[in-house]
Amino acid sequence: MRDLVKAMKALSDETRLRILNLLLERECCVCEVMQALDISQTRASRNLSALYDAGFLKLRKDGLWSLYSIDNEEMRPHFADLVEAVRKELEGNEVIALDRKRLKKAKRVGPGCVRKCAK
Amino acid sequence: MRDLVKAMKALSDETRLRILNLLLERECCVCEVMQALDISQTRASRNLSALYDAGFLKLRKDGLWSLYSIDNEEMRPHFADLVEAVRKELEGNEVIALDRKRLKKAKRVGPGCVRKCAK
DNA sequence: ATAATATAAGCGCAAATGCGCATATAGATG
DNA sequence: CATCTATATGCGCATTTGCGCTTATATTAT
Repeated sequence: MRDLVKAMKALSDETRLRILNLLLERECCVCEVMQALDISQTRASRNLSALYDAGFLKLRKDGLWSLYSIDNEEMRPHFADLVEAVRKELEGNEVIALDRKRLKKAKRVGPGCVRKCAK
Repeated sequence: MRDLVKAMKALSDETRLRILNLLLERECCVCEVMQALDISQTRASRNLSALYDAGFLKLRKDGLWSLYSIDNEEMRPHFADLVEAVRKELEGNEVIALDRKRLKKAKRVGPGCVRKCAK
């Protein structure tokens, strides 16, 4: 029960639903999530961690990069059902579509670059 | 999106998941929920309202009683998928089983009786 | 080793949430 | 009408949540 509540909490936030949407498209590193959603590094990292802790994601390290993706292999079956319901419900949403669009242009360069460009 | 977040929030609380479980069994009034979960009137009423506002429940009035039940007819299809996933995930849980057991003994008498009995 | 870089984590604060207490409301009953 | 009775709601408070700012950690490059 505790796990289910945690899972539902993880899914009850717009930022995290948008992140989940990106990961339904493909594996992403933190900086790609930042770029696609146009949010801060802290925010991207924290919310990815929340989804990870809840059991929806798996993590793979590649050098400096943390690559998150949906953990289809290890995820509890009913959690996968939740993800699927969310995916269907978000279909056609304009914010979600824009996020995916920006993900296509996102590059695996970290927040450092973003910081510099802003200056 | 806003509606989905609201729905997920409604499902991300133990009390509300327990209430949902009762309603999967049958229609209940507020006082039956109080008895089955052994919680206060305020808590039962508030959490039922939250599930109602999120679009999971329907409300029928019968005299003094507010009878809540799962709104299978009007509920958005993907919300029903969420409910189904929750139901499956809670299967076999001991708290949930106990709640159902106590629901069987619950009677449609209001909080007034409970208050008196406690004295 | 030093520097650069991607990510995680501590701290603090503003906002949201959960709920008890008291009270309001609305329907039932005498 | 007055009075119960079941439920809803305003208020206040303790707890939780989200996130920005800063700093720590870990890996790579020079």
